[in-house]
Amino acid sequence: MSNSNSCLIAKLSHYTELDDTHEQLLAKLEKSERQVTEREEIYAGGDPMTHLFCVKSGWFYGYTNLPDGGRHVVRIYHPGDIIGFSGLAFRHQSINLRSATEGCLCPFEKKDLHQILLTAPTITALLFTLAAREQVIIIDTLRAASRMRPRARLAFLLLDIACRLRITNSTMTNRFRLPLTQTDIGDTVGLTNVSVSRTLVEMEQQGLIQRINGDVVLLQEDELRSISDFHDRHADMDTSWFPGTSKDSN
Amino acid sequence: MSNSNSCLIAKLSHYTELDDTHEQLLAKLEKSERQVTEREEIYAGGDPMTHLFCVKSGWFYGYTNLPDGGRHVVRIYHPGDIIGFSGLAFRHQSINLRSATEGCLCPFEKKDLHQILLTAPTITALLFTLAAREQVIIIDTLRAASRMRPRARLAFLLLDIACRLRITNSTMTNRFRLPLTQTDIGDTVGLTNVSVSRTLVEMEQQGLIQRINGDVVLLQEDELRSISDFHDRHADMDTSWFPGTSKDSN
DNA sequence: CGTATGATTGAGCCTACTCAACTATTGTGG
DNA sequence: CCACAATAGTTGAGTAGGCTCAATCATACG
Repeated sequence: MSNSNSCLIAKLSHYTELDDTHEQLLAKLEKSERQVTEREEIYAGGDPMTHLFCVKSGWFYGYTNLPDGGRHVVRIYHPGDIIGFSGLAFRHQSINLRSATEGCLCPFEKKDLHQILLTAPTITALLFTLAAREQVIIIDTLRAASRMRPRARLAFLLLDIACRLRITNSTMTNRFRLPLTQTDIGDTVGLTNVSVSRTLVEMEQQGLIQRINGDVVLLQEDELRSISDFHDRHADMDTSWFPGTSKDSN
Repeated sequence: MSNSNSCLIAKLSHYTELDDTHEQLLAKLEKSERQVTEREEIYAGGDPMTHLFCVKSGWFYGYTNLPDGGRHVVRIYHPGDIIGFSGLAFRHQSINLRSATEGCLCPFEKKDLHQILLTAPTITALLFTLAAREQVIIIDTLRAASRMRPRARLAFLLLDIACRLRITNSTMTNRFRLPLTQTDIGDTVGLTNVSVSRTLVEMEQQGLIQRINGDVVLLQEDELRSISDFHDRHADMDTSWFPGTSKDSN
């Protein structure tokens, strides 16, 4: 396997064998790049939905505006993620996309998936699977964000981010940078910035977490999992039904 | 096109041309049937995830139990829906499935998708698209259920159900049967049965809806759309990027 | 040093929840 | 056919948790 610097190939090869043909198909998805600055609006709901994006670097988030003026952050994206699966079905964007930090996106057209669907059923199945997993994670997130206590909501969010970062960075332990404002966090878990602040202070006093500069340290990860009923959806992946050869990996 | 009695074929042919080969592939997914009674538990979270289901008749819903003893209804399923896309990624179920009414399910194995992925890219793209749309609808639902007022939540739910029923029943107007208890409804939109009752009474007094026996009538659909910021995700489907021939239909 | 952004803390309020009683409806067995 | 039980829906009273509004503190940057 050519050890390219592609996040996408790196991420997908976690799950299934990729031969050279596969890698060439995937490399096409990353052929163009777009640099973005901190807090840049990439697209808005209602814009034509022509491209998907592969995240090369930086943090991004998808959000919608609420009728009452509020904001609802649906999903946070990290390097290696594909942005826009959910938009595949429509001609127009259903959410807005914004960068949280500076970073780099690789846009590719919907039609670039043609070739993959036609010639690479294994990758197709894998993309399908990743989309399915994303859906479950979104359900989990919104379950936490809509029906649990503030502490549990924040615990869930922190665990989710930590698990996600660990996929592409296996050296990561329990400390990571969190480049989101408390307002961003609140819009993600359905709280005001005020409640986020109060709750984080409280969690820190209880020794559940620690904050150092912009970093977060998860001190009692088991306890955090317990209070938020967190399931790591990256641990139970099933690739056994794929056509062709496949790894049975996490 | 053979006018079979398959809900699945009926639903999918709304979106793209299906030739005989396609229909045969799809018919395989409905070859076995399982009758279920009212309020029957079909599977539970943690069960092995071996089958998907196609809904032939009846109402079903997917739900999870919350740590505090509550219940969270994630998705309501109607005839023609495929249940379990989100489970494709895992070896075990992540949610529970229960029938709301008596009905009939057609279980098929994950591996039955093999043949489709290998030989029918158009159907693959279509399934992908439907999964993507489901994801957007779930996001919409949970956005409403977590961040809006009770009236807006219920307005959203009623509109969502009405739009969904209209897909397979084009004769339906603004009146439909709602075979869910107020507790079920509350667990779907994040309210207690008490709040559901109060809010429905209020909406009825304001002339927004009417209830006759177990039926609901949407009297001021525009107003309901307005207060819940409802978007009909069935109206903007994009099949233009599919490989092969395709209709550009709703 | 001054400004802007973000985080923290306090006070009061309001909405949806809890608890509880009561009514309506449905189904079942004597 | 009626009486009873079980389930579902309605209504009232009181509570509490997270929101709003507002002031203050912290940090970064020009």
